[in-house]
Amino acid sequence: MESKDEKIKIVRGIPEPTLRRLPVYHQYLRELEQKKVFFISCTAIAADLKLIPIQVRKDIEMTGVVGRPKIGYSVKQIIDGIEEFLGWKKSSEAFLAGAGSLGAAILGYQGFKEYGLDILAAFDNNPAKAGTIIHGRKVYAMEKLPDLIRRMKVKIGIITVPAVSAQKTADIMMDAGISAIWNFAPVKISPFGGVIIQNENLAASLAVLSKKLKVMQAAENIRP
Amino acid sequence: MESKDEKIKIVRGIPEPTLRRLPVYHQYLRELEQKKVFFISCTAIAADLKLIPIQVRKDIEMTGVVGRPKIGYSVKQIIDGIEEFLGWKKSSEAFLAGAGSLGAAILGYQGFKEYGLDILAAFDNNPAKAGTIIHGRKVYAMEKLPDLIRRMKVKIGIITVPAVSAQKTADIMMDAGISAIWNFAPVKISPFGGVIIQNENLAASLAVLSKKLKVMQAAENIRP
DNA sequence: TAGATTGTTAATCGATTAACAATC
DNA sequence: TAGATTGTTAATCGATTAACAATC
Repeated sequence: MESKDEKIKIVRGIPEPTLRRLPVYHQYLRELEQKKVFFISCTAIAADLKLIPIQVRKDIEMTGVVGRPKIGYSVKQIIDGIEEFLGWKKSSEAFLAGAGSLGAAILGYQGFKEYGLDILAAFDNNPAKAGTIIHGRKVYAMEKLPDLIRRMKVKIGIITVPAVSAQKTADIMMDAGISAIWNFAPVKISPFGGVIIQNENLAASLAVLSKKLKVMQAAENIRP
Repeated sequence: MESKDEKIKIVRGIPEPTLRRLPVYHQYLRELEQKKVFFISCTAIAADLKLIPIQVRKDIEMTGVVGRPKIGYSVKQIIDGIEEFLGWKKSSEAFLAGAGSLGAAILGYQGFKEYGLDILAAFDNNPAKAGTIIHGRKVYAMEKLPDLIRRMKVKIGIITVPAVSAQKTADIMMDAGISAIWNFAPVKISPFGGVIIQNENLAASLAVLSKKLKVMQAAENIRP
């Protein structure tokens, strides 16, 4: 009973903004480690990353890592703590659907593997692409996707197909037993059966950027 | 004085989550328009997009579009309102630095143009790439970047270079007068002179996805 | 010891959600 | 008219920030 309650607390208790900052700390601390810095205070981290100390302290607290007053935190302990907390230590296998330019870019993105994502292979509707190799991963015909998901018990699907076929591809993945989908197609995907969907909406990011730019330019015109 | 206060209100007043949802409404309403649906209630929008009515109403309110009780909102008015509000009507010109696979993917991403982003050309450090054409855009040597930013008064820079050269590239852009940078390199960029930086952190998104997956799997083990 | 830094409890702030009057 | 739907004001909720005691 204890552990169940604890799990529920964990599910509800992690603010998504914290989750998004953890990889930033991780990357920064890895650099620090290479420079032979072994202890650091949240004040120093905050200064370097343009955050505030208390936020850094709260974020580190979420991972369960504790520091020592006056001394600070062990750099290695935070790095390990983040990796453990985010589940990077045991990597998850993934299939990628859609070997177009975006798919190729993701296959070529160095570092996903150390973040616990292991993209095994790619799938494409274009028969001409089947059998080719992109960034070291084999490309299969899309028809083989459901069978391979079942046989290899792959849990993560990455969607980089065009918008029109995104939902259909997701349906195939979910039918075959995928647990989580990382969707780069510019349409929202409807999940079923408790599948986790992470929509990577570039249009949304662009909207934020261009609105900020417009507001800034408008402000400059008022007070030049 | 009135207008200045208004601007300040606008700057502070737009929740970023709202900004990110607007393109989702836009895309959905465009589809609706093609199906000859001309009026819609926030309840119907919410049902289709798996949101709640009041949130949709609040978001639409931000754009300044008003509806009519019992009738709902004019689909065309919301579409136009969002485009106007986000500044998509007058597009901004951009340069892209780093013509690798991610850069090529972004150059090939259809639809940025209708979101008000017009990528004019790409730049790359690799001399072999200079002079080539990717998705209809010419690739120039990186040395030409600052001069062309100045001459063409380009305001947006897109960074898809490797992590190690990201800050250097950003510095060149900012020196030359860029106002906003959309950064896809997996390192945070330090801005200066009020330049707007939008970091597109794929590792952060992956962290959210994989943590949710891990928590879900843990929960399944507890209550199978 | 003195002072810096953590851990923890409380206050603030902003986004989300609820409630309800206005209105077509 | 009656009822659905908007617009607006108030309540809630969660993340951020502040305050301060504990401690190395």
